[in-house]
Amino acid sequence: MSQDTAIVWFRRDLRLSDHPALTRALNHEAVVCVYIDDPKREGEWPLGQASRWWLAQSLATLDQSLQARGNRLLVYSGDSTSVLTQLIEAHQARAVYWNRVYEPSPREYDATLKDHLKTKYAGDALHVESFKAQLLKEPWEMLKKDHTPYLVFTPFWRHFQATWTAPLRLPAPDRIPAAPEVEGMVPTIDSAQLAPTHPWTEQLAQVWSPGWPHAQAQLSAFVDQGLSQYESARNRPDQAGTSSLSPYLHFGELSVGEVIRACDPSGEVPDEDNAVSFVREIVWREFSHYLLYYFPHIPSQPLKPVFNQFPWRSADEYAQDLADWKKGDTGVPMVDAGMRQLTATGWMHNRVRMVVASYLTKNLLIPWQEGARHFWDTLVDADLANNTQGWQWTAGSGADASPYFRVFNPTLQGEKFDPTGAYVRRWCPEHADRSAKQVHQPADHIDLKAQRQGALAAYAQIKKDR
DNA sequence: TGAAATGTTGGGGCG
DNA sequence: ACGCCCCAACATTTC
Repeated sequence: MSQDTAIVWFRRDLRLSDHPALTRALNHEAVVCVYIDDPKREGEWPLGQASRWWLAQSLATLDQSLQARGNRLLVYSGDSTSVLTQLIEAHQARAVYWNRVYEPSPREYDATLKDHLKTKYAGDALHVESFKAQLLKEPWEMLKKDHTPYLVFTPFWRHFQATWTAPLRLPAPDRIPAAPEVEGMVPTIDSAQLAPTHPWTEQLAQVWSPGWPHAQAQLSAFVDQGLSQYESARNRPDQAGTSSLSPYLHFGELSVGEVIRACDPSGEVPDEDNAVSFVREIVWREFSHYLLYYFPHIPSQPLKPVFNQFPWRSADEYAQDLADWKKGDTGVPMVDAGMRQLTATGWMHNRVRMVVASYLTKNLLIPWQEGARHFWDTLVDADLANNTQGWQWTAGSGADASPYFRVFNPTLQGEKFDPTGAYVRRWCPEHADRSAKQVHQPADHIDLKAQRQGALAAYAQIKKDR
């Protein structure tokens, strides 16, 4: 008689704690753990270079953790449906479990796959079930009284505060019984083969330690050392005031439930100011995923249709400015520092993300989609929902977006949030000798005032069309 | 999770 | 002593 085997399909939940699909699978006699590299499932948004580097490291770490528990991670490359079907057949599996994702393309794929499996293995032959693990609240649990989705953050946040309590954290299992190896189902690739070939990703290893155990360590370090000053330090790119959890959250090396619970072990929404301020940021992440769920076109199209009429410059016209922006060679210190931090580390402080995004879209009049695509390829925390939300917010085209006339002045932003100039000097050696008073002044050929007037004039055009 | 323009107030210099 | 002006400093409005 064959063993009662369950398959756990890992996707963006590369952890062993607080993992509903894995926990459910442990009710079976044996567990097959699988990851499938399948760019087609990602549609228009296959992983960028930095994400790919992170993923390769993280999968290798997950495999080690599984091996320490008597199991292993099988990594395949190819069509998800056919890999899973072959595994089901080979193991005569009784169940397939996975944790849900909310991006349009994989979500559509998963729905089709689920139907396909339920049809193919009708009756009780195969149990297929997906779980909530990526978000604190399902999008369909967070509707207004009229049953339409929220478009403004503050009411969404109030609803969240009023209705959320943390479920208990699911512990990481000590042992995960393996199924016997099956002929002909050899993993097609080693996780290392997922790593990108771009040489610049090599330096990422000097800054980041991907993987579930490091995620746990980073969370503890932040809660112990960073959280109590979060509110005052979080806007300071010259200090280590942020949590640095975003890449771990993207790949699910941490569950967001674990994060919020670590801030307040009672499981309630915290009431201490710094913790509230941090949890609010976590709920912004929630809101971003929520918006993408209800408005799947927003990675490429503005949420507010009037922005389709916006008079962006043409690609020919802005090509050089875009290249300079990517390189961190605009002549605006705060912008250049941010873009170079991005290239060097695969990450940029959020305050600076807003500054460089405002500069690209408003001062340079380059479409926000160009910036979003570049971030997608270079950020280790590249996340379709968060990235889309961030860019549309800055451009003024998104939900609850910054009003169109809100043009950041990179000099003033620098003086406010990098008062000594330490951040600029760190990333821009050419400014090393400039005083705190001078360090944020742009190069002579840049006229911030005129650029601002240009942005206001451009926005005025679509305002009159409304 | 803005910046700049414009308005108001109040202290000090000075005739 | 008083009114006038100047201009920071702060508040409000506008983009």
